[in-house]
Amino acid sequence: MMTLGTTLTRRTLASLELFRGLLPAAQQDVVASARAQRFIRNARIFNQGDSNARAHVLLDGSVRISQSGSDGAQIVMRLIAPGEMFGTVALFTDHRYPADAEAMTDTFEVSWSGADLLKLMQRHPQVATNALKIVGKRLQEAQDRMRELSTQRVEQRVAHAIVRLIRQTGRETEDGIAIMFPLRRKDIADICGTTLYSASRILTAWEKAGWLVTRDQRLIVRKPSEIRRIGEDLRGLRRGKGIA
Amino acid sequence: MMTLGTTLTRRTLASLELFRGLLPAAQQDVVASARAQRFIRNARIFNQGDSNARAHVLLDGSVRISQSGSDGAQIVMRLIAPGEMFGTVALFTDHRYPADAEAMTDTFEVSWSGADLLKLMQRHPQVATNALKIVGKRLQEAQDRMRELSTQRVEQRVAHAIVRLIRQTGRETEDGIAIMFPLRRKDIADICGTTLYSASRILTAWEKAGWLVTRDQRLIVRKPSEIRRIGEDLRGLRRGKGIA
DNA sequence: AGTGGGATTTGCGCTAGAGCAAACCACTCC
DNA sequence: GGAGTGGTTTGCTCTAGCGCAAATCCCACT
Repeated sequence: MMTLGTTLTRRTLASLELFRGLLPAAQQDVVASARAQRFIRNARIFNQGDSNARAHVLLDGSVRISQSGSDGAQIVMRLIAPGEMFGTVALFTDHRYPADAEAMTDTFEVSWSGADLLKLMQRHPQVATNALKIVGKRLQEAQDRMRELSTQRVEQRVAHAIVRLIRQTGRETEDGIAIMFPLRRKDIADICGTTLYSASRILTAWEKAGWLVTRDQRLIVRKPSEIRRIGEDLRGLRRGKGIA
Repeated sequence: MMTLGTTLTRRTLASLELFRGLLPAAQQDVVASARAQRFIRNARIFNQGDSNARAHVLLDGSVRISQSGSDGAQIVMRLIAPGEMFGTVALFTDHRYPADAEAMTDTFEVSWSGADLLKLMQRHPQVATNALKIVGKRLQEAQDRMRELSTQRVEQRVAHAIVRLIRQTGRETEDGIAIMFPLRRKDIADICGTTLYSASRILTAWEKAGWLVTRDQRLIVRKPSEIRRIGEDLRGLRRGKGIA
């Protein structure tokens, strides 16, 4: 536990999606009940099945939310960028986290207990509607991914995943749009429901085509338009090549 | 438009997941801003992309929520049973429905405008937390299905879909648990992200094994335990048959 | 420079399951 | 009865992509 005064000011608070549009008094209220924590790279923030779920907001770093089945098969539900909330779904059901959260880099987060967040929402309805907006958006995204998983082929799914990551954290640099998460091939695979091998094959093909590069575990997209095209098109680079 | 007095009493209202736990005054408030509507079988309640989304609650019948891509590939996001809310996700984003809603049988529903629901939530925070609970549960379910889609094979997914439908609307009868939605093979296929052909093959195999029957488009499960086993097991009836 | 461990690439064989075509079945409407 | 319609079953072919194994690369550490 550390003092929040210096790190979570009311000003930074207002920039978090969950607490947007709050009056100063409410902001004070929110800060008062928060708890801050640091995690180093690769540390678990919480585990699938843990009870007493809290509401988390990431202030710095990046977090991977993943589920893994009994057979070891893993799937990445979502990557969390600074400012986003995570782990909140459980608060309204059985208070057990439905997934693992792991720090992909050194991270800094704040969290609220379920009871505190509930009280906050009762006192400040704006927090509740913010939360609804966020969860609703995530549900839509999940549904989009479900549709992709059941109708599209691997290549298109990888393309869509990249487009989505760009939208989430894309940053313009001199040689392309950089995705700020450190991504291993396995991460990509687990995001779009395929294997390490397929993901590797596809990404190296795209690297050879000059559409992107991986530098220091970051993906840098040089030809976003090509990637986007693959996502929409029926056939991609590896096969066909001509629309026929 | 019809009068609600006779159909949507404050009493039935309290049984709807969205309006659980409200005080009488609040209930009055809710009923006042509702609009009721009937739809016949196969009619569209709303279409993907329609704006001015409303919040819907189904009172009677069953509704299929589905998305279809430009290529015609369709996927069923969810089937709605009486008492459940639907179409609400859009209310907190761009007010456009992200999916189609179609009446699978003759239906009767009530709905609220986005603005009205927002006002209700401001006045009665309970409505907002109810909504969060519901959307949260749906998100969890969507995530489960995503994991299934990316890690499990078709047979297991079909089994899980049936288990889920039983949980949602299963009704004990003398010769098994009946699922109350009228389900064509295509529906099953679109629910678990496979083709009509595969779904048909699997279901007839199970029928031949005596695990279930289809009568009048309703699925009646006679051996739920077997179905559940398939969902967990690695190999099913059609292949192997021995655990080896 | 040497060594060990994680990540990545790539060749290859194999199968789950998509997808087409054709038959079949149950109903309804002339 | 016959034709039409919508759903279902089933045989057959073909391929996307899984999954193993082996090679390679890239570090960090000694």
